[in-house]
Amino acid sequence: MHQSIIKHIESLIQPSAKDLQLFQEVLTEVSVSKGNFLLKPGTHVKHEYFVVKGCLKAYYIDVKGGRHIIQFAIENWWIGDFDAFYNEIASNLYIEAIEDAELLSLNYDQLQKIYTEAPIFERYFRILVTKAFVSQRKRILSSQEKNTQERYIEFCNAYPFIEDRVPNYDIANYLGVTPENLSRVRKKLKS
Amino acid sequence: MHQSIIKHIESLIQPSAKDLQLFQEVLTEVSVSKGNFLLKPGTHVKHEYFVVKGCLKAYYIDVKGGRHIIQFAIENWWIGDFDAFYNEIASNLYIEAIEDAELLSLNYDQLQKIYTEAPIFERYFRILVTKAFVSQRKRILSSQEKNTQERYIEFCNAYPFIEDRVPNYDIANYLGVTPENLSRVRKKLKS
DNA sequence: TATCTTAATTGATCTAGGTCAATTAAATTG
DNA sequence: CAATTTAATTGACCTAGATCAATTAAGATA
Repeated sequence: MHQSIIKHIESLIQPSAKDLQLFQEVLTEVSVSKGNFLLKPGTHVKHEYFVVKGCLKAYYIDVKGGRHIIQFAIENWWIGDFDAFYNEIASNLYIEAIEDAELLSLNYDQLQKIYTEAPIFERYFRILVTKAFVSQRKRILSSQEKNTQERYIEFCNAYPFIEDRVPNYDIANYLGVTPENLSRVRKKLKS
Repeated sequence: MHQSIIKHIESLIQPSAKDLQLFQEVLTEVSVSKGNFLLKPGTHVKHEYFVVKGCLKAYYIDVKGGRHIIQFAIENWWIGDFDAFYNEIASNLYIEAIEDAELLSLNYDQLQKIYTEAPIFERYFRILVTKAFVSQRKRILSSQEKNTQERYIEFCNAYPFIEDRVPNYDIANYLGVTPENLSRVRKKLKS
């Protein structure tokens, strides 16, 4: 049924057929078309989403009105708001489709049920979060030790698949620089 | 025996007496005195450490020779190198005691055994990593949306207990600014 | 395919924070 | 407790990247 997520799960843990069955039963199919939102701040709907097809971005607006992209996601990535999800609080994120997207959604209560009935999924999500944690740390260090040009090159190498599915101003935002500055960097790289 | 870690565990999960017993059996007591190292790059010793007493910092040296503090830790915090730990690779971190410290160490193989015999600890570490993930994200966003002064105030509010146990140049380093700049910010705040 | 809208580029400034160098103040240590 | 080492402060500059303002290019829409 959901071949891509099964493959993803099996790449990290060894679930039994029954485990997989249970997990699949709680997944719901969701579609969002380009420019539309999967999540907006204030909603108490607490889901995590697995991307079957398409491209999305998660961002939030700070008190000064600045927009900050936290994550991009394409096929076989999870996207959501960990903070809101695990602490059962209202989200403060926007999740917007950059391309028409098909997703599988998993809600908090269903996941708790899964943890009880198929505890191996506790491991699956621990591994996922650990990976996310490590890559997020790389992002912090990168912004401390590298200039814009180095960070842009690093981004393109790390996410070549994302780089040409996402507008430049979103990449600039993700890197924490202005679109003008990124444009100059790209020009210099081309010459 | 290790009252502080039991309290910490019980604040996040509900283990049985037997679970706790198993967990305690694999812990080892370690001491490091001020200025000495718990971990240095290249070592394959893969441990995570729980701080019973003292204050430590984890940092690494980048290719350009720059030092970057990743984490401070005081009583009842875990410190270590998640990346090396979970991926069973050599660490690239230094963990140095800022004050004489007493710790409990947990090694990778022992933890795998615990996960099998007392699977509730899978949840304990998932929750720990999730919390670390969320606070790390705050650090990224903070550095994008706030200037040095705002970040320093935020740091002092978030970690008042750490603020006066750690030298200023370490706080500056953690915030990703120069000690000179932090000094000026502190002067302005006093006036 | 012409029109409108949104994104990318380019130029001319401006500024937060960095760098370098000197001075003062705390810690350590013999 | 004097001598030495290490940390914090201050001053005088200097750059990477921000901001503001056009201009050009590329999609979207009708």
